[in-house]
Amino acid sequence: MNERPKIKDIALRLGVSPATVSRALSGTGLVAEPTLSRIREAARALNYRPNVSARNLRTRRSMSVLMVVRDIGNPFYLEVMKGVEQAAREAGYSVLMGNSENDPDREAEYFDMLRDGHADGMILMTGKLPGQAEGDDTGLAALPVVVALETIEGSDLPHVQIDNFAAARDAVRHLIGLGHTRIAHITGPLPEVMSTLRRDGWRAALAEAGLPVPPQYEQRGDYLLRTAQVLCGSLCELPQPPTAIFCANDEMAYGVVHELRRRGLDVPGHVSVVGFDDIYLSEAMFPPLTTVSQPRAEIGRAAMSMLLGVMDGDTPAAPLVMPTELKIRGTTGPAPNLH
Amino acid sequence: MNERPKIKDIALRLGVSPATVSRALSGTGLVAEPTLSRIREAARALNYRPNVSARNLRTRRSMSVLMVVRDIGNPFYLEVMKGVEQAAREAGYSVLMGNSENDPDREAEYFDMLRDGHADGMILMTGKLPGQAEGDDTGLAALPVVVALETIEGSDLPHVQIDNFAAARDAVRHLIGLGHTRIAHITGPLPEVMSTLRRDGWRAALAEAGLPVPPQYEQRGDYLLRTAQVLCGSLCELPQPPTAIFCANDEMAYGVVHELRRRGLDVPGHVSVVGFDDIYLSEAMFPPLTTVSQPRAEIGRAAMSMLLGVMDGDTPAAPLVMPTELKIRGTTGPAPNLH
DNA sequence: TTGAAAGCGCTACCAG
DNA sequence: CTGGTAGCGCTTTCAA
Repeated sequence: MNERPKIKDIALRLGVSPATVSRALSGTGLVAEPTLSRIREAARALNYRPNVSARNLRTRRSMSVLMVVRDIGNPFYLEVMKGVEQAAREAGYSVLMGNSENDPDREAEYFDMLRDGHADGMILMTGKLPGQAEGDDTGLAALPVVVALETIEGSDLPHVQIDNFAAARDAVRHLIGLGHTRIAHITGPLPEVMSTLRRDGWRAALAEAGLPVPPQYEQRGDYLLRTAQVLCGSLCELPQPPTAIFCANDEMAYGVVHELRRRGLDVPGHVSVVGFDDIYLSEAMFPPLTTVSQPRAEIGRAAMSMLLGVMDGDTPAAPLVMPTELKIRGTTGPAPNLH
Repeated sequence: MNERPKIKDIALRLGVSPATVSRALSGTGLVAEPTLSRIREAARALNYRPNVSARNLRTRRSMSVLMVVRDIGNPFYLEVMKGVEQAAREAGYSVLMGNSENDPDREAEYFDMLRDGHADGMILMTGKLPGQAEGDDTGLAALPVVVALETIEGSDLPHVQIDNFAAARDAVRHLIGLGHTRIAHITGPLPEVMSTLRRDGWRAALAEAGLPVPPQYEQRGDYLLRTAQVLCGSLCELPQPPTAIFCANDEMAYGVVHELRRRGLDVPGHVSVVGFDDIYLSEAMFPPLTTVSQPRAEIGRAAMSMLLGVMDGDTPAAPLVMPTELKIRGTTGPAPNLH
């Protein structure tokens, strides 16, 4: 009575076999009605809970998935994690948290966890693959892994993401539409794919509008606020400072706005600023940040759905591209008169 | 060669017993040196990885812990999660993510996961306990659970947190020190313990300074930005509007600053604002937010350490109170001359 | 529709 | 120090 009941206990108590109890409780397998209810009732009465380890060992599945991000301290992932967690729960999966910290060894460890049976599948939000240099992709592609948000070069793992190029291009088009002709860009950490795509989108928009792309207008950032502040400073001290700055993420946009203010420049009066990601409270900034919004929760959910498919051995999932939206808020305005 | 090797395979290959292999690989148990290296080498050669489910079943531990938060979308938890994850990793544990969404049923589910052997212990960051009304605490206290950040009334579960009362009081003292005499407070969702403590800290500071505590100066919030904006509006329209507003969290402080600005009031020229939590990018606000900073990552690490102790059956851990720090930044300044 | 029995892969006990 | 061996608790054939 005090010990944890096992399936055998309830079988004994009811005079049926463990097999029947198992079938009744797991819902699978036909069990006659009278027996079924009796078993269910007894299980409830004894407060029976199946032992997951035993079940996992037998079924060779853990019913959990691994979600690996580059930096768990980055609020950017919050909504995505929320989406993943939600979809996982609905499908009966638990979510294991992985934090790669951009460390290849750590990433390799997480792959090992997959092989160990720690998790049945993995959602990767890091830009790299361990041992990728060895062209080991075929081996990896066989694992139930879905890539979200990031792009992994030279890999054809199923993935769900946004069109970073188009989103960046559209953001810059918005600035051009406001009459800006001097539009600078603070990139993410090049040569990462995501940063490159956003940068190329900026370039493309300028090019199609016949605007020059002076090299000094492309400042190489790293997604961090402080760096962006410094780079913004350099931009301001150019002989022809930009009237608009497009940042590869919101955090850098915050830094830029801060720095501009510090220099007594008005946003958007003197300089317009556009971010990317629409992180938590971006709209609560003052002025609210104009930025590219990604459907993060949906991306998380979609990634999890895709992973469920992959784990079911479905045919290789087609890459999914989710729509983005340019949120035009308070940090962008008409280009100032330059003379 | 293509199949996943098991312990038996490597035992056969080397002509030793599975038991020896197990001992050699798990580090425990003495194994003679020549054998040891041979086994290790063979394991590496075969790319052997132990099956976690089997191990878990046998050892009756899952080597993972469950971390349950109220709302995984809230950036407030980020650093704490990071701390937990770090400490867990170092101790060889994985972290399972739980999101209670303030739903008692969900919370109960997570407790069940503990009993199921899904996890060996749990770090709870929700303010409630399932079935607590039934006075079931003795049963729960027996489970390896550590409460972090939150306080659970009528429970003596081990916990690590901050002194919300003192931190709030000190924040308000800071405002009083700046000459403010009309200091309002926007509370969290009362009657939750944390909100109450912060509110009481505010009251205590006013009382000890001999300042009045007009009931209209206590506005009941819910930690949300929008609500705080509205409440700030009410405050502004009082016949005697406050010259300082202490908010129970940063998000509400953002809302307040926003609303004040919208009304053409200067922060901190006309009104000073203090937040609580020091969330991500609070210092990047303009002006940077004066707020109470909690050592969130340390809290996470401490909670995990404490949990490790509890899981080891250590004597009930003493509650741990971590220090807070009032970060005096740009949203607080001398009280304006009221006449 | 139910029961018997064979493991899943590992660890830990008990002998030697 | 090493080997034999008995399970951990569950699911799932295979027969009845």
